[in-house]
Amino acid sequence: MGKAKDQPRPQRIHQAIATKLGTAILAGSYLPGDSLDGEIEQSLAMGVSRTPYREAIRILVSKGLLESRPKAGTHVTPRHRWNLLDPDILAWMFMGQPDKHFIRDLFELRGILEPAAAAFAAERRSEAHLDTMRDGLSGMKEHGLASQAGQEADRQFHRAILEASANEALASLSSSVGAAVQWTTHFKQRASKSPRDPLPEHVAVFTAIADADAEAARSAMSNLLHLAFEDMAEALR
Amino acid sequence: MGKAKDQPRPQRIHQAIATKLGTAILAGSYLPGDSLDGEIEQSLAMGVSRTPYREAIRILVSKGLLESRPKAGTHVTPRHRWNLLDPDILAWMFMGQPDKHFIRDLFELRGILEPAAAAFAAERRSEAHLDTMRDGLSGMKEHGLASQAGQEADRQFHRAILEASANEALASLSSSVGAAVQWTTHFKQRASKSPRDPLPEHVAVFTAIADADAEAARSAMSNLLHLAFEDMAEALR
DNA sequence: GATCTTATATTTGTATGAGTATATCCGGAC
DNA sequence: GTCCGGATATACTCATACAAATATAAGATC
Repeated sequence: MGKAKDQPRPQRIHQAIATKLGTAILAGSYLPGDSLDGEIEQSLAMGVSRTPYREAIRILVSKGLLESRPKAGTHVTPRHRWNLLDPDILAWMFMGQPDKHFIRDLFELRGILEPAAAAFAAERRSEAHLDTMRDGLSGMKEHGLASQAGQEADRQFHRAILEASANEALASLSSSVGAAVQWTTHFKQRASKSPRDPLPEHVAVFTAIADADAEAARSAMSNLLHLAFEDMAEALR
Repeated sequence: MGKAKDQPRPQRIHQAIATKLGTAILAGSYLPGDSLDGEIEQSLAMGVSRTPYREAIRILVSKGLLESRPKAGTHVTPRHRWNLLDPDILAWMFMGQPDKHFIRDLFELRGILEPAAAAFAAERRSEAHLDTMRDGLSGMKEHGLASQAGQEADRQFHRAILEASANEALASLSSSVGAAVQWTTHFKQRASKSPRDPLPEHVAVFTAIADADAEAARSAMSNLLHLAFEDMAEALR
C-alpha cells in the first residue's frame, strides 16, 4: 500500500482534443465570438473522426466555453459565461501564460475563503484532518518548496483545511484554491533564488486549528496569505 | 429592441440524457461506486443511439460525476470529486429534493463571499453596476418575492454586486450564489404565508455601496444574510 | 418601403455497424 | 504465495448515411 503507481494512462482522443482547444481558448488564440469551422473540416484537419471531436466540443460546451447550434456553427462564448473555477479550466490556464489579472483575482478569493475556512476548521476538525495537515507540513519541511513533492504537500495542507471546515461547498473549491497556491509558489520561486521559508506561518495556522481556536486560526491564515502575497507581489506587476 | 423572444429551443438528446442522469445521480438514485451498465444496453433501453448517449456521459465525466474506462465500465465517482458549484449541477440539484445539509453549506458560503464582495463593490462599482442594482431593487418592489419576476430581480441584485466587485473569480460564483438565493426564498415562502419584506436590508446594502463605504457595505450585507438565515432556519431543521 | 412569410442551404445532431485498444480477470508457471 | 501472460468484456474510435434545425436570402403581403 502507498505504492505510488503513476501509470500514465493513455490519453483518450476526445480528452486530448478538449485539452488542446481548451488551452487555446484560454490562451486567447480564439476570442469570444470567434467561430470554429465545421466539425468535418476540423476533425479532418486533426486527423480524427467526428465522434471524438464532437465529444470534445460537448465537454467545452458543458464548461461554458463554447456554444453550438445547427447552421450557426460553434462559437466561443463571452468570457463572463466561462466556469473559471472549474478544475479543468484552471489546469488548462496553468498550461499557458496565466493572466496576471486573473491570478490577482484568484488570490483575492483565497483571501476571502481561507481565513473563514480556517476558522470553521478550528471548530470542526477531526483527528484525521489534523493528521493530514501534519503530513502536509512534514512534507513541506522535508522536500522544500522548490520540489514537486514539497509543493504537493503545501496543497495538501490547504486542502485538508478546506475539508476540515466540514462544508461541502467550500471543500469543492479546494482545487481552485490549490491552483492559486500553485501559482503563488511558482511566482515566488521565479522572483527570488532563496525565497523566504513559509513554514512558520503554516505551523501557526496548524497550531491554532489544533487548539480549536477559531479566531486565532482566522488571523493566522490571514497573516499567511498576507506574507504570501508580498512574496508574489513584484512578479505580478 | 428589448423584445423578449423566448423561443424554447428544442432540447437536444444528449442534453436531455445528461440532465436525466445528472438529476438521478444527485438525487441519490445512483450511489458513488455504482456502475451504469454498458453503452449498448443503456442507449437501447432509452431508445436512442449510442452517439448522444456517449456525449451525455462525457458531459457528466467533465463535471466529475462519472468516470469510465474500458473493461471497467462507467462508475459514479465519490462525492468529494463532484464539482458541486458547477451551474448545471446546482440546477440539477434544484430539480429534486435538495439536501438540507448542502443548502446549509451553500448558505454558509454565501455568508463568506457576499459581505466581502459587497465591500469590494463599494470601492470598485461603476455607474452601470449601480443602475443594474437599482433595477433589481425596483423589480423586487414591484413584483414581490412571491413571483418569478421578483425572485429573478433579487438574483439580479446579488449578481450585480458580485460583478461590481471587479473580480472574475468571484463573479463566476454568481450562479452558485444565485442558486442559494433561490433556495432561500423558496424555503422562506414555504415556511410562512406572509413573510417579512426583505427590501429594507437590500436598500441598506445598496446605499452603502453607492456611498462607496466598504465597511458599511460589508456589515449591511452581513445583516441581510443574518436576517435571511433566520427566515429560513426553521424550514431547514 | 417595410414587414411578415416562405424556401433553401448549411451546419450540427442522430443513427448504425464495424473494428480497435485497454484494463480487468483468471489461470498457470515459478 | 507472487508474478507473468493470455482471454474477454468494455469503452473508444472510425466511417457513412440520414435527420433536424436555423440563419440567410428570396418572395409575398401590407
